[in-house]
Amino acid sequence: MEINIFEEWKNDEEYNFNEKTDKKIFSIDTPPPYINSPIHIGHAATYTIMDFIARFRRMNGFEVLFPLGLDQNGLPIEISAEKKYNVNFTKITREEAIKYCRKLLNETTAESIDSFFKCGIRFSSWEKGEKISNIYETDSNSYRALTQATFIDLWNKGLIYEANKVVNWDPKLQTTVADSEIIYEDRKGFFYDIVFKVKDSNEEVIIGTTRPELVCTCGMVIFNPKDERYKHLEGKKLITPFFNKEVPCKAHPSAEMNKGTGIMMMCSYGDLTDIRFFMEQGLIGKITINKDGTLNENAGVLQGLIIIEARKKIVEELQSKGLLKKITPTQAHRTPISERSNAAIEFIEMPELYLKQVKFKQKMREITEKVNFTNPVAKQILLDWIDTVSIDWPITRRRFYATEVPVWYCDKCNEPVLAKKGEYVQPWKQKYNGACKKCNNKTFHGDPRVFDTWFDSSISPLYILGYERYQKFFEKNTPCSLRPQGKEIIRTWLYYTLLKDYLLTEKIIFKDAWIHQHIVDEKGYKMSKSKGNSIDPHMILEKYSASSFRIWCAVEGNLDKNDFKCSFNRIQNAGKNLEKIWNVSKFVSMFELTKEQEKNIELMEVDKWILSESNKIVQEAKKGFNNYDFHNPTVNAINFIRDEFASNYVEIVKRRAYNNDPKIKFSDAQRNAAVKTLRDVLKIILEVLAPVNAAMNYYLYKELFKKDIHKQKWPEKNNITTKLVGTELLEFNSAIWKAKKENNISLKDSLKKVIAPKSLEPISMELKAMHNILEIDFIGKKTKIEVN
RNA sequence: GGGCCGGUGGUCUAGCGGCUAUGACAUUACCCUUACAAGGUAAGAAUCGGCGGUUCGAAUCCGCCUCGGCCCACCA
Repeated sequence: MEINIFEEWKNDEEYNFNEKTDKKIFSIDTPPPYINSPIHIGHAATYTIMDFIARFRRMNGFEVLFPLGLDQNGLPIEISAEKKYNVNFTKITREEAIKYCRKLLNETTAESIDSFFKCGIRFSSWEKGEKISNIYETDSNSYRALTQATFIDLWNKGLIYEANKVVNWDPKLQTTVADSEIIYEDRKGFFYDIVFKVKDSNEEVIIGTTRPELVCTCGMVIFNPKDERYKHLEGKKLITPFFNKEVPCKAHPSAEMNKGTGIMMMCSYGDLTDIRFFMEQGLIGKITINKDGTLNENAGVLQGLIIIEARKKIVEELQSKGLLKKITPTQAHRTPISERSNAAIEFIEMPELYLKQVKFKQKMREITEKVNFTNPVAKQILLDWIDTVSIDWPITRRRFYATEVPVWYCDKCNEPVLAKKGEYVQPWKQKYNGACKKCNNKTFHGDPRVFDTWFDSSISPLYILGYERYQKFFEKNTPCSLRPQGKEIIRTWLYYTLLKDYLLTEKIIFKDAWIHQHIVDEKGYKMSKSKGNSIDPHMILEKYSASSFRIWCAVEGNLDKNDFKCSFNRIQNAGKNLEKIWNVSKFVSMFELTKEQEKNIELMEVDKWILSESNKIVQEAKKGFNNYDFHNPTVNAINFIRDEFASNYVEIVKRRAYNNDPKIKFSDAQRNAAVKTLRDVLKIILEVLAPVNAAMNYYLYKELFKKDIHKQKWPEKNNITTKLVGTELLEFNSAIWKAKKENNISLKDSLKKVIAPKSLEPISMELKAMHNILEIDFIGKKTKIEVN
C-alpha cells in the first residue's frame, strides 16, 4: 500500500520544484552518495530525516529545493569497478578503465534511486537532467564542465599553483592523496637492531629501526642530549651497515632515550618526522621509492623491489653479514593508511597542483563562526581541523574516472593553456587547437591528471543553485538554506565546500549545517563491511515497512546529537505508534457532519480543553521542527494522541457523539460540537505528524478530509482557553478506572457516588455518562469513590 | 600524547542544584471496554560508573579515578 502512495507522489508534478515560484525558497544541499554500492542504513535514515525537513518546510509556505545528487567520480567508483570486474586499472588503457566505471554506474544508479523512493522520500524532482532540482550526477558533462570552470576561475585568481613537494603517496592506487584522506591505524611492526660502525674506530653502535630497507637513505644518526650512553659519539661519523655510507652523529632532543635503542637513524622520506627533520637540518634527501612503490636505483641491490620485499631482502643480507643483532616486536604504532585503498602511505616527491588554503585559515575560522550549526560539537570539529591545516590542498590525482584537469601544455616551451569556461574537456584524449602565446608553437599535450573528488563535490551547493548556469536564480537564492551531512566528512566535504565556494564567490554558501552522527549496530559499534555488521535497509523496509522506519527515525532521538543504535525490535515497536493513529482515525471517521449540522455547534468545556491542548502541540512542533528537532515534537504528539486524545477525550465524548443513551441526552448542538472537535483535533494532529508519518497520514487525511495533506498549510494557531485543569481530569479518570478494577466490577457498571475535583464541574454531565456515575459532587481537589 | 562526548531499572532513555528520579521496550498479573488484544489497566524492577569535595540539600556543580565511543597529532 505504501508503495502505491509513493508512486502517486512520484507522479504528482505539483510536488516538483517550481523555479518560477513567488514563495521563499528553502534549499537543501543533499550529500551526493557514492553509488558504487547499494545505499546503506545510514543513507536511508539521514535522507528520510531530510525528507521530514523538506515536507515540513513545504507546509510552511516554502518552495523546497530538494534535489538528489549522485557522486559518480573518483577513487571509490574506480576501486569498486576494479573489484567487481577483477581488473587493475594501472594495467589497462584509460578508455577501458572508464568503460568499466560506466558499466558499474549503469548497474547501480537505478537501484540507489529506487532505494530512496522506497523510503517514502519525495525529492523535488525524479528526473535526471540539467534543470534546477533534477537528479544530478557529478560525472555529467554539465557538472564536470562546472568543476572545470571553477578551476579556471581559481587559476585566474592566482589561487592555484603547481609544486614539486613531498606528497602522501598511495603506492597501491599510484596517486597522491590529501591529508584528509589519510587515516591512522595501529599496526604492529618490528624493531630491527642493526650495526653501525664508528669511523676510525672498532666501536659498533646498535641502532633500532622499523624500516631497515631505508638504511640507504640514512642521512644522520641522532641520540638524546641527556643520554650518557651515546654522549661520546657527538660529532663523530658513523658508517651505515651494508651500504657503508658515512653519516654524521648528533645529539638531538627528538630522540627519546627509552624508545628502542635510544639512538635512531634519520632517513629521507620514511615518514613526516623524517621529512621535517631533513628540512630543519638542511640535509638533502634521497628519494628511493618509485611511483609504484618499488625502490629505485638509489637503493642499490634493493632496486625494483616493493617495500615489503625490500625489507625481507635487506634483513637477509644484514643477517648473513652479522649486521643484524636482534628483532623485537614494537608496540602497535600509528601508521598512516590511505583511506581509499588501505595501503600504507609512502612519502615521495611528485609535481601536483595545489589550491591555496593555508593563508585562508583565519578567514575559514570566521566563516565557521557564521554558519549556524545545530550541534556545537560539529562546529568544534571543523575548527579543530582548520587549526591542523598546514599545507595547501593538493587537488590533482593520477587516476582515471574523475573530472579532468582542463589544461594543455605547449610541446615546445611547456606553457600551459586553459580550456574555455563552460565546456567539458578531456585533454588526455582531446587536441588543443591554437597557438602558444609564448612561442607560437601549434602542438600541445594534455594534462593527464584528474581532480580530487572533493574538488568536484565541494561545488554541490553552487551547482544546485544554478551557479553560472542559471546565474540570476543563483544570485537571488544564495546562500543555500541547509547543508545536511555526516560528521565523518566535516574535514572534507564541509571544509572544502566552505573554502572553495568562498574563494569563488566570497560568500558563505550555506546558512544552517545539520551534522548527523551514525547509525551503529545494536551493540553501539560502527557498521562496516569488514566487520560484517552492516544492515541492508531493504530488509527493514520490507519487513517492518517504510512507515515504521520513518517513525523510528524520529522517535529514536535526534541524530545530530547521538548515534542511533539500530535494533529491529525498536523499529518494530516504533511502528506500534502507527496503530494508535490508525485506530483513532477509524473511530473518528464514523462521524460526519452535514452542512446544516456544522452551523449548529455549541462547544462544551471539554472540547475547548482538547482544542487548546492540541494547539500547544502544534506550537511546540513548529518550534522544534524549525530547529531540526524531529524527536521531541514527534514524541509529544504521539503521547498526546494516546494519553490525552484517545484515552481521555475520546472516551469522554463518545456518548455525546453517539447521543443514543436514553438516560443522558445531549442537545444537537452539543452533539455536533463533539463530532466537530473530534475531527478538528484529528486533522491538526495528522498535519503535525505529516512530515514524519507521511504515507499513513496522507491516506487517512484523504479518506477523512478529501484533501492531500502534503499540500496543506501548517495548522493555524487557535486562541481557545479552558477552565478545565487537564491533569485533574486525567487523574480523575484514572482513579475511576482503577477503583472499578480493584472492586472487580466492569467498566460499564454504575458507581453510587463520586466526589470529584471542583474544576471538573463544567463537564459533570459527561463524566456521569462516561463512568456511569449515579451521583457526583464537586468539592476541593480530591477524588472519592463510593462503589455501592 | 592532546581533545571531545557519554556511563541512570534486564535493555534504551529523560532530568543537568530541591517534593517518594521521567518515559519506552521487555517481564508479570488482571481485563473483550459499542476505534483499537498489534489493545487496556496495574505491579515488580535503579544505593543515577567509583571515590572525595562544595552545599541546608547533588544523578545534577568541582576534583581525581575507571570503563566505553569518537576526533586529532611528526615519533625511530
